[in-house]
Amino acid sequence: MKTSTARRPRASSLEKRQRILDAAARVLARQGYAETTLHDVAGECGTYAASLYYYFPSRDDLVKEVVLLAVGRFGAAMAEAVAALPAQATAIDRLKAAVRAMLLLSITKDDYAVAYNRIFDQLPDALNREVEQARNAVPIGVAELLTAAIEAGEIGAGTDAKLARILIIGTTHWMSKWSASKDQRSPHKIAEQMTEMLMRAVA
Amino acid sequence: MKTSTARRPRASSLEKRQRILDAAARVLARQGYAETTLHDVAGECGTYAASLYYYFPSRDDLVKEVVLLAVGRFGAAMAEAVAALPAQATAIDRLKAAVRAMLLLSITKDDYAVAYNRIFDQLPDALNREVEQARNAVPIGVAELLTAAIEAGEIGAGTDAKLARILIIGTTHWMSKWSASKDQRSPHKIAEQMTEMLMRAVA
DNA sequence: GTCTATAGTGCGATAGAC
DNA sequence: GTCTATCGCACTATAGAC
Repeated sequence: MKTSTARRPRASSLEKRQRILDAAARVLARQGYAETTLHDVAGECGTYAASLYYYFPSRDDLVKEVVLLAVGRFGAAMAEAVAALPAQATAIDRLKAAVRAMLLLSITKDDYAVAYNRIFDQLPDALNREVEQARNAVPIGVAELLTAAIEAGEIGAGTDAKLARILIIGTTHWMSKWSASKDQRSPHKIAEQMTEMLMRAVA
Repeated sequence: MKTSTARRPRASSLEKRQRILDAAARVLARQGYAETTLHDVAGECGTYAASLYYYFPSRDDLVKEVVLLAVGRFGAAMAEAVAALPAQATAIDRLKAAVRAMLLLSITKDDYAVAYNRIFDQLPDALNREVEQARNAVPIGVAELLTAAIEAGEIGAGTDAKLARILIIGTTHWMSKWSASKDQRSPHKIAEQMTEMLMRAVA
């Protein structure tokens, strides 16, 4: 097998595939799952609905990939934020960093994050099960960080981990529905302030 | 005009209309907006899709009424909770009572509340605008209670009303996605605990 | 790889008998 | 008021020319 054809492994094809995914994330974030047609997505990236089938076997496969990428982004953002902490960081420091990172994704209105927050509970069951798996595979999650902080005694045992998680995740999801563009504060400042409130709630 | 025909003003017809609404709320809560067909709703209350058109002019009119009823329930629950307070209640007491009432609706998995929380951001624009109006017409809202508490100096001026509202509403919405049935605590106990956390966050 | 045409399908909505 | 039959439409998906 000659390598010359593989030297630049269909780079433009992969690029176009990525452009389709980006367009889909944008349209899904804007219109939701039900109201998003392949025609809309195609229009968003200057091609035709039928052409999408060259890159994705079905509409739901395209949607699935957008959602999985979103889960990956959330996971990566949290993992990076936690990894960037000094070694002596406390369990609460770690939780806080992860929460701030999650919030920031939603506040900056990352298309994948907003799309995920909007459509994740509208997906057909089959698709949802796959997403669930991906979410469980995330390297580090709010649930673990919370229980770690509780076990370390840094959070009062009176705080219920399940409820605290609902508080944090619910706020993150809701955040992406709110238009931060009307606010004069920077996304970082908003994320910081909200993180402070959340930590006060669970402390 | 004779009153005999109006004595019992098509009671059974109104009852059936209500049964349809209840069925729609149940199916919408379970399946979301996109996945809910008139066939499903009809099946849920033992009739036929076409028969629904005798009671509602269109699918979206049926959905709209479910959503408006949900908004009304949230509003009424909050208003009642606040009205039940003694006259000397503080602004924070009032906020707390309203929040607890909202949470309780979501935790008990009231079909209308769950349906609303699940579908409100999937609705066609036209429908959403009507819902927005209804939400603004609610007698008492979290936003007002929050600003009242801040103006009364009962909540530190450092707390941002907008962010606090996102925290509270987001948590309420998310709560209804969580299955409280797996929890041994009573809904009241859960609502109380979550309210405490929320108040700690904004305090 | 792209684009046109069209097959296939599911659902909202209506007609009309009863 | 109910139920059957069906229309019309929008959208997913495929066929096939280029």
